[in-house]
Amino acid sequence: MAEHYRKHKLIIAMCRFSLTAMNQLCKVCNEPAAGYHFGAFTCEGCKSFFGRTYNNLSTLGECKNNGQCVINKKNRTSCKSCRLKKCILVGMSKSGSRYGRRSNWFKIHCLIQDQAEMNGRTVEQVALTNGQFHYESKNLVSAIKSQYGEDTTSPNRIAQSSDITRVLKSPVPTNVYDTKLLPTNFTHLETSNISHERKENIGYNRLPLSPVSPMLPLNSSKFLFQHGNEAFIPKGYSRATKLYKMDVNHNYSYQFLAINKYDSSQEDTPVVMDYLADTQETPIDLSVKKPPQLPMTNYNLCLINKQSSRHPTETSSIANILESPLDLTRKMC
Amino acid sequence: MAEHYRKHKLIIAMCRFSLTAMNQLCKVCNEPAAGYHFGAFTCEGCKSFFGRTYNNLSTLGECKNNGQCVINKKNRTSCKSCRLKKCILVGMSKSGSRYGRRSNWFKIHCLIQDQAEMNGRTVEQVALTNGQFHYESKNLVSAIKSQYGEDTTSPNRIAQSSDITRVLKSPVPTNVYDTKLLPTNFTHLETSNISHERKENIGYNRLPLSPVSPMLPLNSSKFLFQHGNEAFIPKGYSRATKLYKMDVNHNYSYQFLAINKYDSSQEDTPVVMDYLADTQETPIDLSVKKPPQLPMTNYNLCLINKQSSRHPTETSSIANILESPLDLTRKMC
DNA sequence: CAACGAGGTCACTAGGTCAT
DNA sequence: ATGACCTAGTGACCTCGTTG
Ligand SMILES: [Zn+2]
Ligand SMILES: [Zn+2]
Ligand SMILES: [Zn+2]
Ligand SMILES: [Zn+2]
Repeated sequence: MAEHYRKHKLIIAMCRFSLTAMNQLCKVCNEPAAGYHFGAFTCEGCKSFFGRTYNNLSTLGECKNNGQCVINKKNRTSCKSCRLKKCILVGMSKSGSRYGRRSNWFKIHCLIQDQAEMNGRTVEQVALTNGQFHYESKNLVSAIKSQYGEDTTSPNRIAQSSDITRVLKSPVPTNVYDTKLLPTNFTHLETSNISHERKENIGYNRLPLSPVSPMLPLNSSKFLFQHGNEAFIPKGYSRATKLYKMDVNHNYSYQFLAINKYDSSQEDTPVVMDYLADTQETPIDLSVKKPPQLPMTNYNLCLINKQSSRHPTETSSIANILESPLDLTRKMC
Repeated sequence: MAEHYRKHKLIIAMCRFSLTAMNQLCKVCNEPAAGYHFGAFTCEGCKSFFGRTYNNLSTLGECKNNGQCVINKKNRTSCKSCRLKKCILVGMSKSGSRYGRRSNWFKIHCLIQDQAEMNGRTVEQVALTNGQFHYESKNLVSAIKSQYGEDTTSPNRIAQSSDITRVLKSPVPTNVYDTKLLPTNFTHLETSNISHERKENIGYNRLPLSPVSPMLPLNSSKFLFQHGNEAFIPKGYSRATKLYKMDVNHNYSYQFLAINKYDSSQEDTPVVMDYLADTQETPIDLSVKKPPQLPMTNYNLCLINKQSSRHPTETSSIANILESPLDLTRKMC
C-alpha cells in the first residue's frame, strides 16, 4: 500500500511539467504538436492555418486531386482544401477551444496511454503498475458482487455488475464535426451525427470505468463509485478536487469531492471521502475521443479496448502487470 | 444478523449520498461550481475572472453583440463585458460574503430559502430544482417504511414529509449589485433595487430544514440513530464527530459520537458504533448577521459594507462612504 | 482542528506579429 | 500565405488565514 502511494506522489510531481513535453503529434499533419488548439492537438502551422481560414473560407481554392490528398508535414501547404478538411475531420472547431492548464488527471492519462502504445500493453496494465487502480474494472465488479450480492429487486440496492456492464455495452455516437464548416464546404462528409458538443480527439478512450482524478488512486474494491459514498485519497490532498466519470455515451463528466475525515497521524494511509454528486453530469470540456462500438461481454470488462482476443483465464497478463512501472523521469523537457 | 446489517448499510449509504449532493453549478456559466466565491457559487474560471477584472475594468473591452451575449461554459471567454455583467447580476461582489464563513450547506440553504420566498414556492420545490434532493424526504421515508414497516405510533417514528413542510416567512430582499461596478460601467442595469437591504441583514435563525454539514445526515427522518444505541458508519470514520438532531421546535442540537467498536479485519463492512450523548445538547447557532435598526438607503448599503469589513470602529465620512469598497489586491497596472 | 474562501502561481491557449 | 514567436489572458491547483 505504501508502495503504491510513493509511486503516486511521483506522478503528481511530474504533473507540474508542461503537457507540450509529451510526444503528442499534430492530428492533421503528424508534426510534433505545439498544444491543443481549437479542439485538437496540432502544430503551430495547422493551428494558424485553421484560425486564418475559418474566417476566410473564400480563399480556400479547389483541390486538384479530387479531394483525395493525404495531408502530412511535407505537403500540408499544397492543398488548402484538403488541409481544412482534415482539420474538420480531426475535430477542430472554433467552439472547441479550451483555456488554462490541463488537469493532472488528463496528463496522467496522456502518459499512460503513451506508455501503453509504446510497449504494446493495455492501458490497464500500465495503469496498474503505476497505482492507477481505477483503470481496472473487473475487481470493482466482483467486489460489488460479493459485497452486495445480485439483489436486483430492492430499489435501494447498491450498483450491480449488470449496471456496470450496461454502461460498457452502451452504443457510442460517432464523430462530431464543426457545424459551420461542414455544410458549406464539405457536404460529402457524413453529417447525420453533427452536434454542437465537441469531443476531443485524443485517444484516451479506453477507460472502462470511472477515470478518477489522479489525486485519487482509487482502490476500486472500496470505491462504491456509482452510488458514491466513499473514495480514497492520499494523505496531503486536503482540498476539494474532482472525480471523473464516464456516462453511457462515453462522455466524461466530473464531480467535486470534499474531505470528511483526515487522520494526520496516519502517514501513508488513504483518507476516506465523500463525493458530491453532480446531477447535471456536465460533460467535460476537454473530453476525449469516443471508443469504437464493440460487442461486450461480462468477461472482457477489463479488456474493453483490445478487441478481447484474450481468454479470461489467461495468466500471462500477470507477468505484464508486474513489469517495471513508468519511468517518470524521462522526456521532461 | 448479517442481513440486518446489510439493510442498515444500504440505507445509511443512501442517506449519505443524498445529503452529500451539493450539486451547485456556476451561477455565471453553469459549469460545476468550485465553491462560494465573491458572493455566489461559481466555477474556478469565473472566480478568477471576477477577481482579475474587478481591479482592471479598463481592459474589459466592448461587447460586439450589443451586450446581449448569453454566457455559458463554451463562450464565457469570448465576451468579457457580458461575462462581468453576468457576474454582477448573480450577485458577485468584493464587499464581503453575506453569510460569513458558514458551511456551504448553510449557504445553499439560505439561497434556497430566499428563492422560495421570492418566487412564492415552497422550500422543497426550490430545493429539488437546485439539486438538493435531501430536502425531499418522501422517497426516503417510503424506502425506510418498506424496510422496517410503518410504525407511526412510536415516538421515535420516522418523520413524515408534512413535518418538514413548514416554512418560516421573513422579509425578502431583492437584488443587490456591487456598488463599485454599477454606476460607472453598467448604468443600463436596473438599479432601483439597490436601496434594499442586503441579504446579510436577513435573519436565518429559524431555519425549517437542516443546513448542516454533509457528514451529518441530519433530518430526523433519515436518522437511524433514534432507534437505539447503535449507528452504522462506513469504515474509516474513526474520529469523533458530531451528530445533529432537530427537535419538534426545529431547534438543532448536536451530540458527539465516539467509536466503541472497530473491526479492522472487516475491510469493507460498516462499523457498528455506540454514540455517546453530550449532556449539554448545545443548540446550534443558525443566525446570520443581525438586521439593522435603520431603514436602508443607498448610503446605508455602502455603510454596511464598511461595517462588515475589518475596521468596524472607523467613522466614515460621506466621501468615504461613497467610495468603492477597498480592494488593493491584484493590481494589474 | 476541520472547513473553506481569497489570493497567488503558472501551465496553458487564442490571436497577433513579422521574417521567410 | 506560412509558421515561429510573442502577449494577454485563462483556469486548475495550491497556500494561507479565518472561523466556528
Ligand atoms: Zn500540423
Ligand atoms: Zn487536395
Ligand atoms: Zn463559471
Ligand atoms: Zn457580449
